[in-house]
Amino acid sequence: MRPSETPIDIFTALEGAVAFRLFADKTDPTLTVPEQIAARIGERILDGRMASGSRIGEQELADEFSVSRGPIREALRILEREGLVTILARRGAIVTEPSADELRELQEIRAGLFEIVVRKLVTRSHPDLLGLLQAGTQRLKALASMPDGGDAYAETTYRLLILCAGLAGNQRLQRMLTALSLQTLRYSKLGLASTERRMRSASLWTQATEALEQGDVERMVALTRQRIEESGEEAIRQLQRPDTEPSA
Amino acid sequence: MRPSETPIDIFTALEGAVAFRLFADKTDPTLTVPEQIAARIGERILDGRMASGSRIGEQELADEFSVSRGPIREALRILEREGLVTILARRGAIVTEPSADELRELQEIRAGLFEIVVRKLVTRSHPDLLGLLQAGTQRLKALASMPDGGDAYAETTYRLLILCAGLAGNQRLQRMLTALSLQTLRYSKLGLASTERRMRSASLWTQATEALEQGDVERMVALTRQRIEESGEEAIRQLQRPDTEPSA
DNA sequence: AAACCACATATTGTTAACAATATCAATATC
DNA sequence: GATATTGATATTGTTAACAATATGTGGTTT
Repeated sequence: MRPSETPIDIFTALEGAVAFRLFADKTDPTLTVPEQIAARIGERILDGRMASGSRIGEQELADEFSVSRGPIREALRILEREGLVTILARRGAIVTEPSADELRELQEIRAGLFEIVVRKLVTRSHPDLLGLLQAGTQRLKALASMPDGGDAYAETTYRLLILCAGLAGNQRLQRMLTALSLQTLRYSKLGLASTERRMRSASLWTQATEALEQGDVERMVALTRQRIEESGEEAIRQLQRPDTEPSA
Repeated sequence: MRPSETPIDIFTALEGAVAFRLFADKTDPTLTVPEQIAARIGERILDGRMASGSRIGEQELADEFSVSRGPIREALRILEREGLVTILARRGAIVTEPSADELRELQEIRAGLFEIVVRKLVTRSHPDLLGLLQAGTQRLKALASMPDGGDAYAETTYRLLILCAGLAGNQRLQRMLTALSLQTLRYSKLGLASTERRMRSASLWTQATEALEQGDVERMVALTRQRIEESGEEAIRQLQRPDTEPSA
């Protein structure tokens, strides 16, 4: 949540469960009560315990977390800002369930924002960048061939993306990409469910890393864009198959 | 606020005072009470009645709007999401006052997002687009030469930008650009305070429109990016002159 | 004089009751 | 049989009091 305040090892940050916010400690005492509650609800949404489109009652959550409805409302507002929850006036909150069109919109923006990141990365050439990308792609390659590695693979690409965004040195850009990627994460897991798609994705990551080593900005931009577009379209295809539900 | 629900004439939308949200009706009964209050507070921030960095007391606003602190807190959360207000945990809300670095971050993102818009506009070629740009640039040219036309000019570029974003057909992108541009509006007024800068800006708008007519995407992208960068840097220069304050 | 501490004050955070609104089932109407 | 209407129920929206926290002032110590 406060990436600049708590220095972390970006390489070890590639591992572990995906939190509501990357690097966020749910029990961090500096977090307010609504923030902690939002983090815990957010993780249920991300790991599928709360299904897309399901209704969220304020009283129910208030009882569970042993607080009154006030802090729950604030937590829901936080989650709304992150895009994980949709609040309808006087009709309560539901777990956000973007349509295929909305997912396309999200991917379009994500691709555009990450292009800014890539161009900045090449210009700034942070000393950790190449090492991070090499460690990341290596890990991705390992996860690509594992059966049922879809979730872990998608989460690693998410982390890798955010960590790269951090090295680009625009905090607001990183926050925006984090929020947008969090919204697409549940769906990109679908798009990366097959070994073939993961191999393809890992190949594009590897090629992009090579392009960076060669200082070929345009190639890296193009490869990155293609990767995001391909996985997005595949996720949407999977989503539109009526028997498949984004459960995890 | 809900651009798709209320069809409006995009050409007449170029005029009028800048609202907290473009096209938002403060008295719209479908808006919740906190939304209406947020709109009214937001306009005070935009027109300078509430100065950057000034503290916002909950009780004071509650008394003024004749509601309790609950709805005020919700309104402040809405404004925080829009970026006009910064909420510090247990320390209240202040009118956001981005640093020069943060303004640069904002401009960088705005330029990147508007590049997506421009590329989509060229691909989609909406029938109203050219007319809108021609009407807009004509109006900008008129405002450029007027003395003290800085505020009106900046507001018109803001409107023109948002209207273009609307024609690009990505609602989320339009919302994001609206929020980001709202945050930079107070400062871009500074950067467009001189007739020279306005003439330069209007010239770049005109050239970009011509590039569109000729179907020269890359040229339009480059001109747009340059315009945003130039006015952003000028705003930051003005901001850093210690005697100047962003009051309007 | 500068730094520190205690205390009074003001402000934000939380709670529980109340009000307004939406939801849903049963009934009536076309 | 499909659509409207009514009323009971559940849920969200709002309020005012209370609790916890921050802020500022005066005095004390070094």
